[in-house]
Amino acid sequence: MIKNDKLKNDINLGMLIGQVHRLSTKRFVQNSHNSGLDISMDQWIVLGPIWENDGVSHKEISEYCLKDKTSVTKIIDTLEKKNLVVRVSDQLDHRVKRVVLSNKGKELFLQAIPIMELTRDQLRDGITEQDIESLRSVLTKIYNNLVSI
Amino acid sequence: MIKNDKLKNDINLGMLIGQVHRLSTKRFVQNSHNSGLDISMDQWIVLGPIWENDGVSHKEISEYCLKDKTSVTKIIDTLEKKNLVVRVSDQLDHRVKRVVLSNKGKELFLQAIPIMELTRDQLRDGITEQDIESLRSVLTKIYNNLVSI
DNA sequence: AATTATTAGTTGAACCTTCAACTATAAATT
DNA sequence: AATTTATAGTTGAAGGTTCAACTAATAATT
Repeated sequence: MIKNDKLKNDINLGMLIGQVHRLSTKRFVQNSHNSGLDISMDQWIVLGPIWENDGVSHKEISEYCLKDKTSVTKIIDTLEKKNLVVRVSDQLDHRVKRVVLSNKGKELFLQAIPIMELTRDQLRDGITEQDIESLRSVLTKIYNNLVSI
Repeated sequence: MIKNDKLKNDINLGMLIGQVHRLSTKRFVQNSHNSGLDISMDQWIVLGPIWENDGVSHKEISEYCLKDKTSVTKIIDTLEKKNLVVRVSDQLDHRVKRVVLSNKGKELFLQAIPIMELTRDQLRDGITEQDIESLRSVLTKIYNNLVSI
């Protein structure tokens, strides 16, 4: 009944993006689990900027990870519950919370790096670097269309 | 501290896919809301195959939408709660639930089509058809890498 | 025919996302 | 200095996702 084939293609493209997103995170979690690690994709993503810049604020994490502040709050809640990070109030600006890695957090991050690399290789199997760059380029264009307004 | 630039790029690519996915669904919901419609991206996606093939089963919806059966169950729960669809047990195979659109559901779907088209145009602004086809092609390759196993 | 295995769908728990409303603090205005 | 405005982060509710465990019904084996 959908006469508009373009519309159908759009639906499919949207579903494809969603499915690739879901399957990638699922694969990462499965690979982690197979190596005895307990970490989700989003926890890994949020740990990244903390690893690179210990004491980074929620706002900075939010900008770096392209995640909503509420999501960041809740992911850090879980990370803190798992004793991987600690929140510390900024001395000068008491609104700001700085997030610091625990030793357990550092250890987990190091162990997760090869899992990430494995997952990347599985995703990219048989796909050229040009394809990846093209993917990044088009996604960036769409991203820019979406963030401006 | 991440010496491996490739790793960092992968993280960013993953975050980009996630963010494009989140922003697209968000934009669709905003556009719907601005037109007085109450429908989420996932509800729209699930309504699609029901619209095209009234009485489609959960399993078929699941395959078409590339969604987990649990997700389908819960999205149809909400659709049913909103009186947009009705579940009917299959006469021959009593395990199968067939999903049928209500008049309200048909009406909503028709009203949502232009919203989808608007959202598509916003996403694709300034992006060539070649770019979109290239995006679809690379995503399909990644998808195939992820489903096989 | 009786047992076993498979399939379709559901449930509950844990996590992530968005929204709207909220607290607390800092910055800007008057 | 006092009021207003803006910023950083939190909370609660509703929806979506995954997993594992479950029910109910069909299909396959013995």
